Amino acid sequence: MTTILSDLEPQKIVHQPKDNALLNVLPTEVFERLYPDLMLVTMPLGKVIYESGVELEYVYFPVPGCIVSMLYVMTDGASAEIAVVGNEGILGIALFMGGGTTTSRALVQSAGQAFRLKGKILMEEFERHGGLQTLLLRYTQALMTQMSQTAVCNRHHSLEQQLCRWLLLSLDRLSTNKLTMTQELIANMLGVRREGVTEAAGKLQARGLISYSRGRITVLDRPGLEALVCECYAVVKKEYDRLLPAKRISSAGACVVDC
Amino acid sequence: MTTILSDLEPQKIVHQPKDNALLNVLPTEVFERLYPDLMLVTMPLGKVIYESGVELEYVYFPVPGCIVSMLYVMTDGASAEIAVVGNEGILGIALFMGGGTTTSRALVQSAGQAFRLKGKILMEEFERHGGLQTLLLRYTQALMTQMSQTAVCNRHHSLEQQLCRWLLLSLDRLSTNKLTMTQELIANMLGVRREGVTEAAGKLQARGLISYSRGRITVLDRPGLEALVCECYAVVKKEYDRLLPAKRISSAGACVVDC
DNA sequence: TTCGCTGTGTTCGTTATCGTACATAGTTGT
DNA sequence: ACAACTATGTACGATAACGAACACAGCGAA
Repeated sequence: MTTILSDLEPQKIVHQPKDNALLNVLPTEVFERLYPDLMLVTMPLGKVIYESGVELEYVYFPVPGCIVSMLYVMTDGASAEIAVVGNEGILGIALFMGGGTTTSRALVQSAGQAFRLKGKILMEEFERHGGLQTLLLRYTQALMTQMSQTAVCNRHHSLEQQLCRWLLLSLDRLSTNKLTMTQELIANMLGVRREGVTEAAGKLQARGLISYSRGRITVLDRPGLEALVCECYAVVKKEYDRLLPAKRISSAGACVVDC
Repeated sequence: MTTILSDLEPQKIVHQPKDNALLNVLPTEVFERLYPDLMLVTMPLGKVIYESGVELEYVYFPVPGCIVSMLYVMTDGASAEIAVVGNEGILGIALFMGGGTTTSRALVQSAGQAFRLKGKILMEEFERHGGLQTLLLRYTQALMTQMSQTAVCNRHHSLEQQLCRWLLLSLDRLSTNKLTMTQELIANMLGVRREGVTEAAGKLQARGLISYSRGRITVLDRPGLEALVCECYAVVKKEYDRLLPAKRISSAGACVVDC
């Protein structure tokens, strides 16, 4: 396995596959089959991992610090984030779901690293219908919950609450409390104006919940954010915890039925 | 197989399993295994098919005319539609995805009928890893596209455009151009005020695209609606067509890889 | 040091939608 | 025919977010 360190990664930590939650809970036997084909790659900020309608060649298992947004870009150029994927998940579910492509773009929102795997290798393992399949389908259901709740949140909640949700979702996928992220970028993700983000972020800063300057956001008071955020955050978080237990899950297919 | 006719169904058509698009494209061999356990049931308007967090016992394959909304209900009672399921799909994907429950409620939005199947029977077939699994996973991906696009639409498009999208999605799942649906109900689905729907529907009626009175909506000019609707409708429709071809798909697992 | 770029702050008029309140018109049951 | 109810219509101020324009501030490069 080749290890490539990113210039953008300040701490120069050499990540292990187990840093990705899905790889971590795979049955040992499955993990060992995939291990030789896992390759650590850098994920620079702004890189398009896959584009709407383009066939996927690889899947990616991000490690903490790397966050990838799935966003839909409209014909007029406006965009909206559908879901976010970090070290709790995998990029490229369209592969095993059967479509091969999605209508959304995957864009690196926070630079970091990910373990890359050839789609073909993943599919071979998926088709053994063991622990990997069970796990990936459960992950996909969690992702669907995130998408649903994004729709609900877009409909009903204020920009300020959505920003809180977005910050908390990001924080959960990082190893620090500092985000490297301009307001412009956040606005693109949330599908709102940059000025709107400035105003909402200003309010959060005034309350002492965050501090930021020129693309560097530090979360100072996470409980404070959690007090302000809408229920959408907790709904999604709870569903991830339910569907993807931190401990290893059974590789028996029967688990699908009785869980 | 027992046939129960709904009092609400005006035409008294006896539906066949093949009226559901998924059942229709199953490999013959698979279909014949499921056939004895399919039961036609009525789906009255307003019935809750499954509730957030409650374990599913059955899955349902609606036939044309029956439409079920998946909606999220917030703690304050406000709601928003996540996706809609008709004769193109199946209700109860949480069963085979492994979660067993979802965070949304499934509510009959247009009365009709559906073929009901015990979850256990579906799972036995799913775990044969043949045509049914391939098909259901592809359907799930299409459903995810619908959810995503709902999020995008909620973010960026006007109520009038969303109403057009909603009408077209409904129309696609009906066998007529008449919907039985009050503006109040539509408002709950779209997560907006009833007055807003009145206004938007009034505009559509003024343009001669629809006519309505007291819960009966007739679409007079479908191309007119399609000219007015945002891109979200077409994106979803195209993805359903791509993922779920009308003709029977291969039962070979390999299809998952090369499609 | 100075320039120029990028990121943030601010303002102002506009618009869509909201919340509330109430009016009117079909429809149903007696 | 009448009452009661349900569905739709309308109006009005409030509000959140928009679009556009511009000011300013930090920071790196020449």
